[in-house]
Amino acid sequence: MSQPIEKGTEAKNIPAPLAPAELERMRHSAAHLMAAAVQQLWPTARFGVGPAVKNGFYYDLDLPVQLTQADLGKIEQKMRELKNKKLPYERIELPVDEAIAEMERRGQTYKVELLNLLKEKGSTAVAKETGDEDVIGSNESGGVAQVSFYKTGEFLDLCRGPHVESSNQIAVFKLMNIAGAYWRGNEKNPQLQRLYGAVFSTKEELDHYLWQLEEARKRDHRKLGQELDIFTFSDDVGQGLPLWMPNGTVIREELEKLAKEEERRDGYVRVSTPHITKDKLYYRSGHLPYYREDMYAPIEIEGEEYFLKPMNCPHHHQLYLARLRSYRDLPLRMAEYGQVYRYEQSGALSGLMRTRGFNQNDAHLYCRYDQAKDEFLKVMRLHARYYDMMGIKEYYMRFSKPDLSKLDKYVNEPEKWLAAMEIIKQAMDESGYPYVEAEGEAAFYGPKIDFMIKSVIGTEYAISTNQLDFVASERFELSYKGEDGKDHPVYVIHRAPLGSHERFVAFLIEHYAGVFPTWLAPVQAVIIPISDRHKEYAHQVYERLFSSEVPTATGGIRVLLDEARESMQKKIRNAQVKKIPYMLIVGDKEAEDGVVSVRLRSGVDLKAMPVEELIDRIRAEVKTRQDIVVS
RNA sequence: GCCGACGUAGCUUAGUUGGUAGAGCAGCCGAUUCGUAAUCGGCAGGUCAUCGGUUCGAAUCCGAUCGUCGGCUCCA
Repeated sequence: MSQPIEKGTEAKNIPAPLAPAELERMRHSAAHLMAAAVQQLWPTARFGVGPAVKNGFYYDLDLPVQLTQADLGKIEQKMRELKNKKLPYERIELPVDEAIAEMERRGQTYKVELLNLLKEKGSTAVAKETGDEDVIGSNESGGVAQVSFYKTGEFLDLCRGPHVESSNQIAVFKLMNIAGAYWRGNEKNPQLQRLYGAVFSTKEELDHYLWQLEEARKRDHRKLGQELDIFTFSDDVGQGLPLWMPNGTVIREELEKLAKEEERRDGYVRVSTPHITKDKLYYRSGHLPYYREDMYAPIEIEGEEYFLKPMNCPHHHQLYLARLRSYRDLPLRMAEYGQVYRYEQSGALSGLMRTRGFNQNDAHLYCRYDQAKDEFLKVMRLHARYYDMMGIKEYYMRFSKPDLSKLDKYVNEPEKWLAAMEIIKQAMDESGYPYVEAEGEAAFYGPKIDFMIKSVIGTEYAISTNQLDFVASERFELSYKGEDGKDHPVYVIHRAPLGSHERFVAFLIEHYAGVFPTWLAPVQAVIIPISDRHKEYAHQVYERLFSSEVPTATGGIRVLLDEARESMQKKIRNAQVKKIPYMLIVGDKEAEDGVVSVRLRSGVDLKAMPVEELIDRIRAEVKTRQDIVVS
């Protein structure tokens, strides 16, 4: 049975879960070491917070200068100097008022602010704030009287600790990058310079981490997406609005075919809805007041306002309402790969990972209350089927709960929240999949789970979201006639296991490093005639492959014939660069024997093979969506 | 949206302290007809993101706009 493994965490800043406590202590101490170095270089520096994070630490700084890459080297050098002095990390406890006076004397206004919070509230935590490690433990609701500091050389920092004893215990570090960050995570506050550093206990680990970063760069879907002609953007079309090239469109179609097959098996029906809708619908759904700023401005037609749809749910609800529903109709599962538009902040956009227009693997399940747990569980199992198929070995669920003290942000119905959360919890426990819990992350209308998945190089992504919605049934009067002849409300489950095409394809590109399994490969086979005299035979081979019965989304094997006047070696190279699964060499020997010589992109030579055998092989890979592994 | 960096042919990029652009790959043409990751030669392609300013002169300096990237914030 699974247990929550972490609470209230944000994916990006999770302290490395497997790191021993000493490593985290070392990272935190490295943050102080860096701050000490910065203080020596810029004595007027003011300090924000500087916690340990995954792979290292950061420190938020208010400096008189804008740091450049060159400054990182300078700071790093100073850090080494200080490290080698074997500075002790000295713990000092002070009454809070004395602490405030001391920090005021040093001009550390941010620390003073934190101390005042500690004095008044006993905590510096702000809602959803992460990485604030300078909190002194206090379970009382009131303020704290005593706070602790750590002194490293001349640098004195408000800090709970713990720390290493001496600076030379900080093993290997490297300053990574500079970024902007708002003080206390609030965009109304001043922006500080955040310096990230990596810290590991051995050089090998640091090197491995740097290698991982390098590998991630190589796999970046924006780079591969361009090299493999999967998608593009156009300034003239607009920010965040991807254009899918033919290769990318193939991948979308294969994913959509997969979704249709799996959803059919799970009893879904398919629907289609329009891209624009009157404002009225979104007032009714309750989205407009919450999300108006995140929607494209309305189009006015004949005195009415039409919005580009930011989600499909209200439309599906209209379909639900189009006729009277009986308990016999439930669960009703409506699926649609729905195109939606959201006006995301420009700075949030990132390749296909974050776009303003995207196509969701959406569905809404309408069910009786007593069916909700099983339906939710079934959705979880569907996720797992997809992940197994794609070789995604590591995944867990993030259970997003509301912050019930903030009912302006969430629908104010505490009992319903609790009931819905209980259903999800039961389903999670029954599923056996691991999960974490996150407070204050729920949708405004209900709790949700996100599946967090890890690509083969360990990059973590939140791809899909599943929500249990108890609000829609009231807002839209979604009900059914029960056996008792009375109307009953339904639960609505929102789910999108494959997320959006945009984000999922971005994930797959990085996960596979562009080496797509045969069923997803935009081009599955290329025929390479050795010289002009083999073209006729090559055409025969092409015809047989092209017209073979293979159940791809595009209606047959995706095969090309490379007739360019290039050397065979060059054509092989071109196919390798494009990561095409099968290279079929045809020359004199093949033409004579009526076979093809098969080279895999792995470099493996399968030698000569009858064309029919090759077709059977590709058919098997497409049908099972698993590549046949050759060692 | 905010802070910072960046923006040279389809792609990757060179271009000293300002003196109106060079290359590789891709493309096209020609020769080569090749046995498992690049045959050779030629041609063409850039209003240096856009607009404005400073200057005798701007890819180089300044400003605005658009876009990209690293973060922050956000993510129904």
